[in-house]
Formats: sequence, C-alpha cells, structure tokens
Amino acid sequence: MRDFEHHNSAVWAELLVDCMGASGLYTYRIPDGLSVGPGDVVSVFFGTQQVGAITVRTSDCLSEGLNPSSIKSIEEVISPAFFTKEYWSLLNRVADYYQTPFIRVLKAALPPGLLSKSQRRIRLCKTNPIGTIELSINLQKISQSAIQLLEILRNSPDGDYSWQYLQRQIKAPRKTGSATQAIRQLKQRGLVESYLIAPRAPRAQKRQAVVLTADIELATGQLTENLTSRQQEILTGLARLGGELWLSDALQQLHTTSKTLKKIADLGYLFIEPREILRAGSHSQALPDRPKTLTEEQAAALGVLQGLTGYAEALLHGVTGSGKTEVYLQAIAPILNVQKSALVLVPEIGLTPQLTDRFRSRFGQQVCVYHSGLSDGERYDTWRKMLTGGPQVIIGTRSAIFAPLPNLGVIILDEEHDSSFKQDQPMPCYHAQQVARWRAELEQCPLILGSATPSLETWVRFKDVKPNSKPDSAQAIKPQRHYLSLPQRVHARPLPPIELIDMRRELQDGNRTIFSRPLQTALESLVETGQQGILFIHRRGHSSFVSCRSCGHVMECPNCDVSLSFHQTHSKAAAHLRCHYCGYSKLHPKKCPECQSPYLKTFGSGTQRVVNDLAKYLPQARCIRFDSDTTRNKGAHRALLTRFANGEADLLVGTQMLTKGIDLPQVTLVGVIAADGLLFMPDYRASERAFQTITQVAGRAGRGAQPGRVIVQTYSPEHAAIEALMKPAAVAPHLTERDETAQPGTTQKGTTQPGTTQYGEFLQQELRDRASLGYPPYGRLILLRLSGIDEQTTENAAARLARRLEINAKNGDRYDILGPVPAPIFRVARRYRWHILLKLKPGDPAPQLRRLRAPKGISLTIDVDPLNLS
DNA sequence: AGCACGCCGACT
DNA sequence: GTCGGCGTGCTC
Repeated sequence: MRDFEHHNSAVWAELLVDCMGASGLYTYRIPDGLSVGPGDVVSVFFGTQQVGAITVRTSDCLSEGLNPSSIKSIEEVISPAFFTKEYWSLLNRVADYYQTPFIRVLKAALPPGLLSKSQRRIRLCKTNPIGTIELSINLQKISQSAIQLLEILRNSPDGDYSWQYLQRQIKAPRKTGSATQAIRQLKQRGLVESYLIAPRAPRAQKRQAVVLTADIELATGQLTENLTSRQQEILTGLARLGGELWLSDALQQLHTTSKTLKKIADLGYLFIEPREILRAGSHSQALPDRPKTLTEEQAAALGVLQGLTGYAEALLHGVTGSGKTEVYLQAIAPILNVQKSALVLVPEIGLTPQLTDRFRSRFGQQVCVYHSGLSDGERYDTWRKMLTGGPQVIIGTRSAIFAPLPNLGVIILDEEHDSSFKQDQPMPCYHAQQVARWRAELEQCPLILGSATPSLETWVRFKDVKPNSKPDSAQAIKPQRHYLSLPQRVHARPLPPIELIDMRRELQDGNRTIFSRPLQTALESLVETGQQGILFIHRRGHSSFVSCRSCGHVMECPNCDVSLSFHQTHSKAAAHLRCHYCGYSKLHPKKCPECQSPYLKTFGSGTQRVVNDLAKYLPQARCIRFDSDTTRNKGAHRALLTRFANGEADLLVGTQMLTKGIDLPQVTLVGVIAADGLLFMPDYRASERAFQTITQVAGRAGRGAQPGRVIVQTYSPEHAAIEALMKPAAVAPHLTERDETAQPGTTQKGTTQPGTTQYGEFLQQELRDRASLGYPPYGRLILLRLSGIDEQTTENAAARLARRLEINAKNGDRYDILGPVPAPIFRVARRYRWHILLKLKPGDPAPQLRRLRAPKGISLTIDVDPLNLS
C-alpha cells in the first residue's frame, strides 16, 4: 500500500500541522526508534497544544535558519502512511484548483477526528488540597467567576472537567470576567491545574470473539477422552455455526456461559480474543440476486463499458426506468474479479436505500456505504476497511470521492446532473464530478456518468461523440469519451405522457383549490382503483409565508432576511412558524404583531398544506408525507418507503427527495402541484434544474405493469423548460436538428428522431443564454462569499477585498469583478453576507486567490465553479 | 486556536 | 508603583 520508502535514517520531518493560521511546513525531529515517512499522520506539540499533523517529507539535513535545539520531537505516529502517490496528488490538485489550504482538503478527505486536537482539561490539584483557612485568605483576591468555577469543580465527583465545558458554564449565566481569567487566577494560586489528553483517534471498536482451534475436525474422533459430553456438544455446535463468532452470540445460541467456554479454551480447543468489529450500520437482509438479462441497448452499453481500458469517460444516458443500475452492476462484477474496487457516488445515500440494497444483494459483504450520515465511529471503521480490505464496492455521497481505495477499477457517478455533488458550504467547495475525473485520470480507470437528464456541461462534453461507439483505439479524442444511450425502458414499458395543466385557466374557471380538475379526477379514480400515486411539491412545510390581511405585515425570521414558513403537521396540531435557513421556530401568533389584527393569511403551498387540503377534499385517501421534516431520523426514508410499498398509503406527498432513484413499481400517477416554484429561482440554472427535476419525478410513474400518467400544473405553460418537458425522450446530443452553439461546425447533424427536437432546442436556447452572459460552459465563475456578525465590518471587508482584486487585475490577473453586492438573502443566522463574483474567460488562467485574507471575525469562502449563487 | 509578550487604567 | 485588563503575533 505504501508507495513511499521509509527513510529510517532521516532525522527531520517536515509536517503540515493541523492548526488555524499555521499555513506552512514545520520541521520536527524524528526520535530514535520511531519510523516516520511521508504521508504518516503524527501527533506533535505545536506551541503548547498537541495536534495532529501530516508528514510531507523527511530529510537528513536541517533547512537553514533553524536552531536544532528549538525543534521539538514527534510524539507518536497515529496512523502510518496510507496515501498512494496518486491519492496525494489528487488532494494537491483539489487544493490547487479549489484554492483551499492543503490541510483543509486533507481534513475533508480524512474521517473526522483523525487530526482532531487534543482536549484541554482542568482539574483540582490533589497535591495541594485546600485548607479552609487558606481558602478564606485566597478567595478574598479572586474574581467571582473563579469562585464559581472552583465550586463547580469541588462539587463534581472527581474535580475534573474539560476546558470547554467550564468555559460554557461561566460564560452562560453571567459576563463577570471570562473563564480564561478565572482559570488563570486559580492556576496561579495552585488550586487547579490544566492538562492535555492526547488526541483520540476514533478507535475501532473491539468485541470478544470465540474462535475454534483449527484442528477441531481432527479432534472430533478423540473428543471423549478429556471432554464432558456438554463440552463436546458446545464444540460441535460452534463448528456447525462456522467456528468463529462473537462471544455474546455464542452464549446465546449455544445456551452456555462464558465460564464454560473459558474452560474449553483452557483445554485448548478454542480461544477467545478481542477482535475489531467493523460497524456496518443497519443491514437489511438482502436476498441474493443474480444478474438480469439485459435489453439490447443495455447489452450494447455494457459491451462498451467492459471494453474500456485506462482513463476513459462514458455517459450513460438512460431514461428513467431504463435499467442503468443493472448496467452498473454488471460492469462492476468483472472489476471485482480482477481484485479491483469500484466507487459509486450517488446524490444522497439516505434517499437511495433501494440502490444500496440492490448492490448488497448482488455483491454481499463487499459493499460498504460511506457518507456523512454515519457516526464518526462508523465512518472510521469503513475508512479503515477501505484502506486495508480487498476488492470492494463503496457506495457513497460526494465526500466518498476521497475514499482511500488502493486499487480502483471504476468510478461511477449516478444522477450525474445532481447539484448535491457540489459542496458549497465549507471549503474546499469541490465538485465530486470534477474530482472524480482527476481521480480516474490518476488511477487510470474509467469514469461512468449516469443520468436521465445529463447536465448541460456534460451534454456539451459529450456532444461530439458518436452514440454507442465501440472502443476505438484510433479515436483521436483524449481521453476516450463514449456516449451510451438507453432510450427505452426495460420490458418496453412506455414513458408516461405528460399532461400540462394551465392553472390560470383553472382560476378563471373558478377553481381556487391547489388541485386542478384533471388532477382531482385522476386522484379520485386512483383511490377508487386502489392504485398508488405521488404528489410533488417543491417546498416543505405548509406555506411559504404568512402575512397580515389588514396591514400586509409579513412574518419574518429575526435572524435571517427571509419570511417564516407556516408549519402544521395536521389540522388539530399547534401551528408553528419556522425559518428554513437557520431553524428558528416559534408558535404561530394569534394576532398580527404589528397591528393586532387577527386576520393572518398563509400564502403558497408546501407538503403539509397539500396533505391537509387533500384530507379535506379526499378524506379516504391515505397519505404519507415525504420530506426533510418527516425523514430526519435515521432509517426514516426506508421506513416510509416500505410502508408505501406495502400499500399502507395511496399517496406519497413529497419534495425533491422523491426525485432521487426510488423505484416504486405500483405508482401510476404523478402530480406536480406547482412547477412554477422551480422555474423562477434567482439562479441561471433554474430552467435546467426545473426540467431535470420534473423529468425525474415524472419518471416515477408507470414503472410497473400498469401504464403511468403524469400531470404537471403550472402558471407558466409557455416556459421553455416546460415546453421541453412535453417531449422527454433520451436524446442523443448529436441528434439535434439545428445546432447554433457558440462553437459552430463542431456538431454532427443527424436525422431527427421523434421527440428529440424540443429537448435539443431547449438545450440550445440554454446554451445561447449562457454564452451571451459568459456563464459556464462559456466562461468560468469564482464566487467569493463573505459573512460576518457586524454589518458595517462585513461591508467594509467586502469593499476592501474587491479593491484588492482590482489591484490584482491591474497586475495581470484576468477576470471581471462583479460586486461586491449583498447576497440575495442578505442576512442568514444573524450573519451579514456579501458576494463578489469573478468571471473568467474560457482560456484565461485562474487567479491565485489563496493568499486573500479576511479580517478577524469575517469568514471568506472561495467557491470555484459555484452552482449555488445565493 | 491558545498562550505568549506587552502596553495602558484602578488598586496597595 | 503593581495587578490585571485585553490587544497583536507566533507556534518548528
């Protein structure tokens, strides 16, 4: 696994220290007897605190200007090097491209806690017990909070607390002096002492295991000699159970005690030892499953995928229900057979229990999931298994692109167009697809992108490629790109037709409900015939905002510049107002806080509203609400979907989550309550996303034997994305009738198939719009996000940063500066936010922004290729 | 981050 | 005159 040689002779190690503001390399001494090499995670004292660090290189001679006597020694090796050269350069590339300090990239890639800081703790001095006289003298001089602190410590069972805990205790009730000072006072008087506990790398959990000695079969013949019949019984029982199991399981299954087992162990027939357990989370007992027979198109796609060698990219463009997963599965199988691993990235793992099950039932224990929803311990275990285990399949969310698999055979990005592959909160703001591309290149393995609605960028990348092209060594394009199309559903099931309902007409005709008349009849007959349906709303909660009919006052979040959403779980429950940005929540007021009028009205509709309205209008319909409110708990997704699959409800009412890879064969009706919420977002990708989302939900219908039906309600039926929806076939990119992209002449013209023109035209229009604005793919964007508690300081910082950028532009950096402007939502969670957008022309080199610093208290995020501009 | 060193106002 | 406030700066 280790690609670097250990330099045992080396005396010095240059380390990247995990500490804020420590941006350079620091030299430490390698103590005698300790073997340290590049890539090792070590623990050192940096200043006074013990922190994690990573070894970048080792050397025999000390760089100039360093005094050997002032150099500290490495404390211990936490984790020996696991990074291959390729992995190391992947991280470097991410740090470089996404303008993020390397250490932060490293932290994003490592499981949490591996580099965590040591904890500082405070305890009463045992050597100097406080005599009452001494106490009274000393207490005269110390602050109120110090006395308070001392009391807390003396009242605790062992007089020992973490520094953080004590600081919270003092800070919370009163502001009389900080805890830091209080602790110092107490320390000076020798009453308390502070000490550090070493950073605790998450430990693999261990459990007692019972293991039969190998020669048990031999022994069976002669057992009688020195064993009682009960002991023999236990041994044969153990052998029957596989010869290796957890102690607790063995006790239960064999109805025995640990004392009995211990005795047999003493006789040498078995041993009991602690073993690492790799917590694998809740396994569903997936039944083994065999490869399915492929359709002609699936087989063709698989043929291409299996012929890929080295770094190659393939776009698997398959309509919803065309069986992409089966293609993935069969593409992975031979890779495992040659002892390589596969990495499968999905938008959100919690949402795709079905996909995970499918992989588990095909590949069994070789499948692991890896995502941020796992507990730290689980993550650490999985991570360890990836490092050390054999060929395996990792299914994970965006961060799993950093899974330390040593021998990668393929990377698959399912639902390639999904924006959750982009990280926009903490830096590095990486896009898993971009990182996957680099990784595939470095590991020389294929990258497979799968989607029913490829993103515009992907579409452009692949638009010159012949469909279903066979691997062609003579092909000039580097890397090899393959466009694979699955335009048909499996079993020749038709894609459901989409019916568009103009809600303006409904209103004109006097229908003021949120359900159009066609949807109403469809719902009624659905319930009558006992079929199942899905209703899609793009917003959770009940309503988007609440305002006063008398004075027009809108209820707003005190921490953010957004209106509060109305939440009510059912008609009898207490109504709440909630902020979807910071989580602030309060009871729905009875009267307007401005004018005391009791007439408050809710506007817009969310999932709760739909469920409530449905209960009034179709009380016999049983609904399950499926959104981030109802699926917050672990396993809730699966539970709700199982209930629905078991026919415990007629309708699934939900948000975006419904669009992600769930396969519910009984669904025959899909209703989109208001497509408009998706269309008009302050985002240049809104149309594209609206099209993708609606296509995805629509694809939930008619996957089983019954044909499907899709009803889309909208107030803007003439919108390009909506019009494009009406012909949602899997479109070969080159099959557009007219091609007027900014790069003329590069596109092949071909015959127009039914249904291809509209989607093609829609994408062409999108491309034209993007080209005219210089948006991707006709230019690059870098968004600088500033935020701070103080309004003025934040604004000043933004202005100063913009001026700095202007100066850099004069000195050779090439970009246009837009802003600084207040962010679309100016204040979120009490922080004021400013944006500066840099626009780069396609060929221009990226500026070096890593040296930009924001003043204290202002946070600066550099988002390269942002997807989210709000 | 944490803890230095270091420079200004209320006390012995 | 000191003690102790908190404001910059460094940590191999």
